[in-house]
Amino acid sequence: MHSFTEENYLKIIYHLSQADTGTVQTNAIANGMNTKAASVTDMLKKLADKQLIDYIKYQGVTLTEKGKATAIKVIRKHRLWEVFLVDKLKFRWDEVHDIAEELEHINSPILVERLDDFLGFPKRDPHGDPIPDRDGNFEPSVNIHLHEMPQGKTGIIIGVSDHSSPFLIHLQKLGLTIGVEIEITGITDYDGSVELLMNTKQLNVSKKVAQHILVNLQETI
Amino acid sequence: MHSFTEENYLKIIYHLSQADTGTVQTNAIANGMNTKAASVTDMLKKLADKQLIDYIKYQGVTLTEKGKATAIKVIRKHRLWEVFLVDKLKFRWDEVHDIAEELEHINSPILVERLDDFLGFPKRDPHGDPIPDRDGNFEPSVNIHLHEMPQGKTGIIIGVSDHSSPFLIHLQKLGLTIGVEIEITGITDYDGSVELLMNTKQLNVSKKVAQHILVNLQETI
DNA sequence: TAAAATTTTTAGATTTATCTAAATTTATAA
DNA sequence: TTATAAATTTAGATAAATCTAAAAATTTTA
Ligand SMILES: [Mn+2]
Ligand SMILES: [Mn+2]
Ligand SMILES: [Mn+2]
Ligand SMILES: [Mn+2]
Repeated sequence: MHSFTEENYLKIIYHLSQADTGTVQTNAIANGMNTKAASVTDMLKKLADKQLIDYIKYQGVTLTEKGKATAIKVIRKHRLWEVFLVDKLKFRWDEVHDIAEELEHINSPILVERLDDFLGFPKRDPHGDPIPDRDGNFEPSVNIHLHEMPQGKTGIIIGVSDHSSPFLIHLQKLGLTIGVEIEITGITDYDGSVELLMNTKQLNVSKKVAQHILVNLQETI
Repeated sequence: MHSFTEENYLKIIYHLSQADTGTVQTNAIANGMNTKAASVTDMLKKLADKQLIDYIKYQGVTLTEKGKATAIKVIRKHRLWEVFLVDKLKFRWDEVHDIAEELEHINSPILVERLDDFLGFPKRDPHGDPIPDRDGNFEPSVNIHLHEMPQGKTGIIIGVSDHSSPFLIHLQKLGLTIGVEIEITGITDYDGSVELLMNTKQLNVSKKVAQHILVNLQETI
């Protein structure tokens, strides 16, 4: 089996390799793991020995099939536990990540399958991210800016591309916070502002605001 | 916070100190932890430094109040997770211990309280052992031999005091295995054999058999 | 393309939890 | 009450994951 640390490295490498294609750099991993580049190099040698990554000195790494499957299994557990915490234990969406970060390392394949069943085989976690099935397959999440959303489809706010305080405070006031489900109902010709439905409430936000809200399009329910 | 290893040591020391009163010996801990006496000595120094145990060289150890409270918190989590696995995820009673051994180390006080609530504040785990409440209080379990059980009360088989193969095979045939709930319905005057109800089934076992079955008396439901 | 800046790796330590083998202390028994 | 046995501790190593500082490789810039 793999240590917690190894699993966390594989997960970070997986996420980084999704972000931009190509190899993943040592410094990016160090940043994601909150550790130093030298420590990462040590671990990369170990993961390469175990055939979990392909590693060429100074050239960065890619996950092997085995490494990728391992990373996806951990991500599956993480997201299932998040669903459990929100759906069954009544946690808020913003409280569950750190606990899931621990629960994801519990090592019992049968537990994962039973949990999945208990939760009704959810397709998405509370943040709108897809949950891989037992074979590791999942519908990729489609993250776009709010102003590019097609009308009629619903989406979940998953982040912002402007992290300034004034912007975040504005969003807070509007109620447009991470996890909120929205639907575009129209675009105003005059100023490009976006009309949307938040729960049952009708809202109008400026084009500038819409351009900085990241939305996770819901492919299916 | 305490490492998994430290928590496991505290738990073993707690259980050993319940078994027989007085101090707990190095070798007993080594045996319980599946490790060597030399390793235990190292850890005892560390736990003493942290004020979790009182330790006198060559004289064995006792838990401090702080150490005892920590051990009971771990035991509370262990038993709550076992209830979750059996009640919600449909595991059998004999499948849950090893998974709970991992889950007990998840560190989130609020998670424990939410889980307890979700499960309906159970008083006993699937093996009949008491679950400490959030303050660490619990009704001690009362383990007696089957032939000493008062009539009318129900109990759960928690062990045997004869570990020989012929005896265990005999019990297996009768269905009298660990975790099974039973109730004494009468004692036969003629040979001292015991009549009991197992689920809905009526059984008669010899006095010799009854003397070697350990039962956990259910104080409350 | 050569110098400067950045990234990555190596070298050498540290911390935690182990181990084996040897020394020490305590308990048991002749 | 000494000798023997058992339990416990110390000494010295090892493996995993980390660190800092220095060296090496790569990329960028002028
Ligand atoms: Mn998460
Ligand atoms: Mn994690
Ligand atoms: Mn258990
Ligand atoms: Mn444990």
